[in-house]
Amino acid sequence: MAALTLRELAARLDVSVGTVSRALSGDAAIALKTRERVARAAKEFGYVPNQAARQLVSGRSGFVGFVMPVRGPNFIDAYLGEFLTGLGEGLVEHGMDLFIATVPAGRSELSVLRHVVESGRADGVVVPRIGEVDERLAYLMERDFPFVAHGRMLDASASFNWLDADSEAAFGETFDLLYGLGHRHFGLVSISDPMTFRHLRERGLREAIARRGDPDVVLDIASAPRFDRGATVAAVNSLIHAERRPTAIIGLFDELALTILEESARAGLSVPRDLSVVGFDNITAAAYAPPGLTTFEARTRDSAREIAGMLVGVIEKKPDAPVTRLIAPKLIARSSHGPVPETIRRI
Amino acid sequence: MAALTLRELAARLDVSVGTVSRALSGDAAIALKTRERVARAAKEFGYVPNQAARQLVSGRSGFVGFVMPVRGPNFIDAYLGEFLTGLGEGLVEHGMDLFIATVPAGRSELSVLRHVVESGRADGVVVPRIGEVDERLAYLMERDFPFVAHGRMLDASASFNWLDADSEAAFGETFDLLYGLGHRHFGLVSISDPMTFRHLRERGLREAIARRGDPDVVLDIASAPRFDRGATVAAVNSLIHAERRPTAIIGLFDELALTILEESARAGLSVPRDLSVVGFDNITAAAYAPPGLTTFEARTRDSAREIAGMLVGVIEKKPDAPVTRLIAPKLIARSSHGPVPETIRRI
DNA sequence: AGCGCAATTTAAAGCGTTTGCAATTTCTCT
DNA sequence: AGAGAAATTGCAAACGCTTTAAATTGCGCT
Repeated sequence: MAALTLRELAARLDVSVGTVSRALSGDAAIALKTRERVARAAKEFGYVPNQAARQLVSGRSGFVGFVMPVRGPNFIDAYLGEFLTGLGEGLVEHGMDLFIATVPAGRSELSVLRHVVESGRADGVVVPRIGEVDERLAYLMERDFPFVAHGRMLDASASFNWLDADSEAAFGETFDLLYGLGHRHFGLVSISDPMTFRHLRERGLREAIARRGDPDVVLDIASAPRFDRGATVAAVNSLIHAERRPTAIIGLFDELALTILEESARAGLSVPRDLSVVGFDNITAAAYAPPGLTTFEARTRDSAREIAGMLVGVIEKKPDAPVTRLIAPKLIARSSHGPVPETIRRI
Repeated sequence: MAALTLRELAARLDVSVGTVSRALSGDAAIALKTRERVARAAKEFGYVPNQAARQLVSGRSGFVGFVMPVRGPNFIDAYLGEFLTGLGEGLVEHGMDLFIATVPAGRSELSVLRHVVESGRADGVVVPRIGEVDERLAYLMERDFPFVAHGRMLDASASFNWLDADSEAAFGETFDLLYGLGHRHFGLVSISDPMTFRHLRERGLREAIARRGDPDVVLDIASAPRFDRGATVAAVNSLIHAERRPTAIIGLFDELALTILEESARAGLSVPRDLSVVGFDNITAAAYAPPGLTTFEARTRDSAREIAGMLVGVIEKKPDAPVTRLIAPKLIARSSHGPVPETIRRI
């Protein structure tokens, strides 16, 4: 811990502490010659300012906070790695670092968030996965603490900074794509949790259907609690084994779509000959699961990088109008979708 | 930012700052009655200590540092999400948080690590993915800064704290499994980078072969730079299209094994009928890639949680003997391995 | 009532920076 | 050369907390 302090560095240079501090911050009040001399010495002796001290006086920590929920023991969160990578990437461009607080078992995410904010260890926070109404956002807004949300609340009038994938548009695009291939009977495997993206995606689908104005179009929705594998499988099978099976089933996100693929295979259905399947997110497994899942790239990593930039802006400038951004997902057309089956078409 | 300070809280209670500080830390020198009164007030007014100030005097930050390398734009790091989840999980049990510093383009991982350490923002660091000789570890050891490595260096005599998967044993197990199924001609798709795990896994395989003492056993190795997709595909194909093709090809890790599966399919080979394939890591896609990749679960998340505990121990007790731990990977037998092909057996 | 000792509490010194203001040095100009 | 201004640099006060050492209080006893 023999970290070099400013005082020591100043002693070696035979100038005052204040001068060194100013010199290092590039203050023009310090003669250029001195600044250079100080900079050289700092580099030579490997001086790194103590952040705690700096933070104490400046009130800024240089950290952006992120509260990480603990998932079930076997749950692998593909989103997390990608999101954090992007976040780190974006933050480092602005000289900031990332601070991750994990939610211990039995404590609420909000209480941890509150601690992060209140302890002064973060200058702003990123809030992922927004619920339809979200107490975390309510708290942050009331506290007037800088944050950017990845996702929106249901109440579109709530005014805060967010970035979100335009999944509404993507689901409309999915419908149009499949409709163009002759599909009229659609299935959707959804979740029963109150997440805004569920709402938006379902709406995107419904509105695209309405826009088309074709009375023959049918949409069956089966939902299950988000992380409940058994219920998800049951929901998928309720569609697959329905008396009249949809010719195209859409997964609200890839994990669901992959389950559709698995259960279809188990039921002896060939995708896309008998059934078209489309997902959303483009997780790694989507490329490997036969026959290759058609899905949308949500660009999580890019989004996170962008969020980092937005947040830094919010922290520094405190704009009064909220900053918001919609990211257009990109269709990744693989082989799980195709024309409506002949047999059906003939009916 | 109207965060309540200790001074203000003390004023309200009409006691001195020192008393409140002691009371909150549960110092027995403070009368129980006072301690309770202070605790109640702290809770009531929502007092949260300023960590920067606390850190400045205590010298401890409550953070464990992690340096995150930036990967290529499309590289999804399955390891990262899992590792960070486990790390966070383990740290929160000890009341510590995680601090992630990203390596900006053009800067070395070491320089960022040095910054993390020197700036006093971390009480210890976790170092993943150890190279055969690793300058990061050299620096930390010289600096005598608390750390735990996930992985080992080649030089087994280097003495530091580490946790690693016993992939050497796992690769021996793979050999025994396949040998038992009649395979004699093995292929290994490896990397050309100087990572210790490469060395260990190759050695595990070689030693298992030697242990068996069967002169008929042949091992062909094809290597490519780690993140070079094109070279990897070429390496895989050099084995698949060899004059005498191995009957079992092992991937140094799952991404490589999945490439073996893909290229085999492209070459019209049926796995496991014509070729057995085994990987290592059990990434998500391994379960989805047909016919289901046989692999080993490296238990990254558990490992990370354990590492967190080890590191906290090191930070608090500064043991003089290094703490080390080997985690036994667990075979996940799926459908990509099977008995040696009949045609071959007849030769 | 007064003394000694234990039980509490307080005062004050940092921890390593930043920064407003004062002090000093160096110029510029007459 | 000397005055005044401009350019530099130094001093010292925070920032909010922990902790050592000293001060105060309260109690049991004689």
